[in-house]
Amino acid sequence: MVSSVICSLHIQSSVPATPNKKNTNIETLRTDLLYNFKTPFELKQIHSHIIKTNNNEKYSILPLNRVTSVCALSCDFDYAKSLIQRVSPSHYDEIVIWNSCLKNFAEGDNPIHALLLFSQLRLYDIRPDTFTCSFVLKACSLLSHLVTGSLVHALVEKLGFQSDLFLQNTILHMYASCGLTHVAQRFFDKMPRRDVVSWNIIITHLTKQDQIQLAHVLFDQMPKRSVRSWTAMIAGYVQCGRPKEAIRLFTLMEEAGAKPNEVTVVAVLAACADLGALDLGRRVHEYLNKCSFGRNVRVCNTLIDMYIKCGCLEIAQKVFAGMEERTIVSWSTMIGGLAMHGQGEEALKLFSIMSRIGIRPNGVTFVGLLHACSHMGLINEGRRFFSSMTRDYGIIPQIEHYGCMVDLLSRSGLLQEAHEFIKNMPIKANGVVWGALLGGCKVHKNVELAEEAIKHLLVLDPLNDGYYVVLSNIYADAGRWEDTARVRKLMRDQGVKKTPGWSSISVDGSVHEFVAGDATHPQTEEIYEKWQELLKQMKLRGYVPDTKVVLLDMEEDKKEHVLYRHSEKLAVVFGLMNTPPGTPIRIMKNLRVCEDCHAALKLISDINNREIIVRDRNRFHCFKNGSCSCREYW
DNA sequence: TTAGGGTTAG
Repeated sequence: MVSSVICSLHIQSSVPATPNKKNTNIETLRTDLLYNFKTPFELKQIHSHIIKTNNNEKYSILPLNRVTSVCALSCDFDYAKSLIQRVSPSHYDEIVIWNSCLKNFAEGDNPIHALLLFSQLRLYDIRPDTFTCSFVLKACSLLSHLVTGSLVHALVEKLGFQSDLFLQNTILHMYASCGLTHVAQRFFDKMPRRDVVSWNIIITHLTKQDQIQLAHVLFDQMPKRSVRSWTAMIAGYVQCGRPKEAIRLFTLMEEAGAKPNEVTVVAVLAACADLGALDLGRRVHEYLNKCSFGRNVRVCNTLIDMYIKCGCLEIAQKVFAGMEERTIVSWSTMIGGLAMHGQGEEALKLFSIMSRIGIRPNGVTFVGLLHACSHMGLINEGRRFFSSMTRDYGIIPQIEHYGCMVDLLSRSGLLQEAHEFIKNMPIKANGVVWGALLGGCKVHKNVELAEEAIKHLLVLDPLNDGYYVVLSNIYADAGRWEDTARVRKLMRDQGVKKTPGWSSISVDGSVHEFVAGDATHPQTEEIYEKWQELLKQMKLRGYVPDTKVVLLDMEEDKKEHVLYRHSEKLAVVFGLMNTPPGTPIRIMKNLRVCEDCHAALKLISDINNREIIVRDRNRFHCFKNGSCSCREYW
C-alpha cells in the first residue's frame, strides 16, 4: 500500500505545478503518508523520497513522535537519532523529543516499551532530565516494575533532582504501586516537602491495603484537602465494605464545600447501591443531570447498578436506554440486574440484542446469564451458555461460573449431576459451590447429599451460620428432630452464632431498622396491633404459619409468636402504616427471606394492593397481586 | 512533554 503511494508521489513530481483538484488530492495523500508510516522500512522509503526530490523542507514536517516511536524499539536507534538531528536541530533539544516518545509509550498499551526505550537512552549516554525520569517511573508504576523503579530512584538522587516535588511524588507512587507499603511510608515520612498530591498518594495506597483507619488518621492530619483527598477516603470506605462511613464522609465533604467530581459520584453511588440508600442515590442523580459528567459511561454504569440494587429496575432500564455510549460493563450490569429481579427472559433478550450488534461478552456477562437461567430453571440453555463461553469467546470459567452451574443443576433437582459436576471441576470447589448444592438439597429434600455438602462446608467455611441453619431445616423437614438438635449443638461447639436478621425501610429520608422481635421502635405498639388485624385477614385467605422454619425448642404457639415478629413482617407493616396507599414498599434485608415470610408477603401485597419489593442477601423479590417475581425460585 | 482517584459477579 505504502509503495503504491510512494509511486504516485514520484508521478506527481513530473506533473505541472498548477494547482487543481487532482493535485490537492495527491497533496493529501502525501500528508497521509507522512503521518501514517508504520515501520522503519516505510519511514526509510519516505526519507529516500525526500532525498531524491531534494525536498528538504519535508524534514520539518516529519512527525517526530512517529519517527521516534517507529525507530525506538527496532534496531534503528542510530537512524532515529540521526533523523531527529536532521529534522530540526536548532529548535528541539533531543531529550525533549525522546521524552515525548517515552510519554506515549508509558501511557500506551505496552508501557514496557518505555522501559526498553529508556535502556536505549542509557546505552547511548543520552542524559535524562526530570521529565524522562517521571515518564519512566510512570511506566514502572503501571507495570509494578520495582527493579527499574529503584534504579530510576537512584538516578534521580545521582543527578541531583531530589528537590523536584513532582518527581518525589512519582517515586512515592511507584513504591506504592509495587506494593512496598513500608518503603512508601518511610519515603513519605522523609520527604522534605509534601503537597496535597503526596498525601493523596499515601492515603489512597493505605485504603487499597485495607488500612483504612491509618488512612483516616493521615486524612485528618492533612494540611489541605482537595476533592481527590475526599474521594480517595470515600472510595476507600466503599472498597473495604463500609458504605455507611463512606456516606458519612460524603456529607462532611459537602459541608466543607468541596464539589464532588465524577469519581466521587461513582464512589457515593456504589455506597448507595450497597446500602440500598435510594434517597441519596436519587439526589446524586439529580446532581448529575446538572453536571458535565452526567453522561460519563462509568458514572452511568454505577447509576444503573445503584437503581438495580435499590429495587428500581425500570429507572435503571431508562438510564441504560438513554446512554449515548455503552461498554460491556453497562450490558453486564443490566443483564445481571434483570436476572436478580427475576426477569430472566428479559436478560436473555438483552444478551441477544448485544450479540447482534457485535458486543463481545466477558466473564461477568455470563455470570448474569447463568443466574437468569438458574432462576428460570432453563437447564439446557444454561448448559449451552456455559460451554459457549469458552468455545465461542475463549473465556475460561471461574469459580463463580461453576457456582452458577451447580446452583442451576441443584435447583432443578439434578442433585447427583450437580455432585458429579463438582467432583469433576478443574478448580477446587469453594463454600459457594457446596452451598449451592446444599441449597438444592433443601428444596428437593435430599438429606444424604446435604450431609456430604456440609462435610465440605465445615472445612471450607466453618463459621458461616447459614449452612448450619439450612442443614437443620433439612433435618426438621424430614422430621429428624434429634439431628436438628445435633446441628444446633455443633453450632454451639464451634462457637458459631446465628446472624441476627434485620430489615430496613426508608421513609421520608430516614431509615428505620427492625430486628426480629423488635420492641425498640417508637411505633412498636401500633405495628403489632396492625399486624394482628392483618393476620386475621391473612388467615381468612388460608394463611397457615410455617413453624418449621423456627429452629428453637418450644411449643407450637410460641413458635408462631416468634414467626410473627420476623423483621421483614415488622418492616412491611410499618411501611403500610407510614407510606401513601398504592405506593411501593421497599425493604432491605441482611439474610434470605424465610418461607413463611415469603408466603405472608404475597398475601399482604394482595390484601393491601401494594407492590412490596424486598432485597434479600441474594436477590430481589417483588410481591404483587399475591405472587412473587422469583416464582418460588430462591 | 512531568504526579494522585472510579463501574458489572459477591
